[in-house]
Amino acid sequence: MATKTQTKTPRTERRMDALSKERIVEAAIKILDTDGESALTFRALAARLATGSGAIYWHVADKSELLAAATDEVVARVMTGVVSGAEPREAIRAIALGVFDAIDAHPWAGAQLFREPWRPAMLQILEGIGGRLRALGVPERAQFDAASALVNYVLGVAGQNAANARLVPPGTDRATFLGAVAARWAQLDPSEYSFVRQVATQLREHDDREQFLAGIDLILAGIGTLREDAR
Amino acid sequence: MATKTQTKTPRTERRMDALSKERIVEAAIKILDTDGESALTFRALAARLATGSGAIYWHVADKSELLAAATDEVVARVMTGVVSGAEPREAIRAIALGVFDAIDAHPWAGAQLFREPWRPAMLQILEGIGGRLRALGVPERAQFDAASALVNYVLGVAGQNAANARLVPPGTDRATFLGAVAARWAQLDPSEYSFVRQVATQLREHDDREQFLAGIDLILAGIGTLREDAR
DNA sequence: GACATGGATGGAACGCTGTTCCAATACCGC
DNA sequence: GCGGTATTGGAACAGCGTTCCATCCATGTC
Repeated sequence: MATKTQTKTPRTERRMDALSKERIVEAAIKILDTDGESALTFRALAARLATGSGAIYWHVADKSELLAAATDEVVARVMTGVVSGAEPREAIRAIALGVFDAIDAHPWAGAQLFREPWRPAMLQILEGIGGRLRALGVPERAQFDAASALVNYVLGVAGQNAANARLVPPGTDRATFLGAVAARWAQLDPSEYSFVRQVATQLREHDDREQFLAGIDLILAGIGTLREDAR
Repeated sequence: MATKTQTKTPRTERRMDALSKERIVEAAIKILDTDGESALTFRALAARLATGSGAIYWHVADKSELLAAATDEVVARVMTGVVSGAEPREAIRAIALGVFDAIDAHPWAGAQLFREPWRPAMLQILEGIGGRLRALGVPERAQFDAASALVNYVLGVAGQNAANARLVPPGTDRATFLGAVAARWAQLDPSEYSFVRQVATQLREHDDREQFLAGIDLILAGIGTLREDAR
């Protein structure tokens, strides 16, 4: 319940192995990355940090905050690396790809992006994309809708990736997984699911990353049509 | 572990109050709608059905399947109501709005849409949108990407709505919630989050449903640019 | 009409979780 | 040194999904 009270900045380090929110989040990210979302328990975390579960609560309010902080961390790493001088269109693609790759590397973060819309992770993505839309010359009235469309698309793909990662057994690779999904789709009733069946044949050889980028370009093309008829 | 073995179709009903997957899913939906996602426990479900938690497992494999089945149910209700003869563009808007409204009414389903991509809920949405894209004359090579973009956008908004519903305290209305988010956004550092701050002022009076539709139109406009340069 | 069979039921029990609580410890200003 | 506060570690608690199993009862057979 009681959270860190931050009295005075201690001039000397407490201990070499002192707990801190940073160290806890770092350990959590490692557990999440290596053993998956379900492996992150306060007991496992306490064991890795060689402490008791109660001690963690001095630095972190609850598990929800821990997951949110871990997500903020991996997203922030990506957003700081985005080039700032680039052409707006390219910058948006770079931001989107950065988030995509971050979720690809840390699938557990995908589901967490949906959390509170005032968390740094979400804010940085929205600001990064929205700022570039402004630079692109999108009419001010349309900027909010356009940014919302891009962000929601990115979130959708992120959530999808997170879900897929949860589905793929740790050993198998993604080609096998896609093959399994394609096989299921191919078995559907042709009269009811003709489009899904058609797409199933393309599913095996498609590249997630390229398709994601194609979606971004599609939305950017749609945004491009706004410039002329400034309605 | 053992699931229903479906020996012979019983010619007479077992009992008036016999358990069945349909009745269980129906009860689960009611609990989810009235008391939220966290209120759905096997104990609460058993109490509502006047049985024991063990009996439910005869009809439903586990909680994950129960949630998926409940989601399939609410999505199916929406998809069957979509007009079939309409102009493709309008049909896509109708499907998207149907899903949006369904998630608005049953926010818990939003997060569930990300589950296995071979569940009826996802398949029906993909087929409904993809089929209309074909009718729209989108080049076959681009149909998969275009459908993926639209579906992922819908999923993103759905997930966002689900998250927001989890955040809003049961009593308050959405205007109050939006106001609270806007207030937080307005307090951000202007040099770092100028776009988010600008958008915060529009957040209060914006309409989620309209903005969602604007996003759909944006993507459709982008898809429209594909027709000419059939590359 | 009695009987055996097996699908269906309900509730106790298990292992695990997030979280709380609290005695014990480590540290710092004096 | 000492006293008090910040921090720690682990036991305890309530609640969860799930499993297990003794019991029930509708049905087909004789």
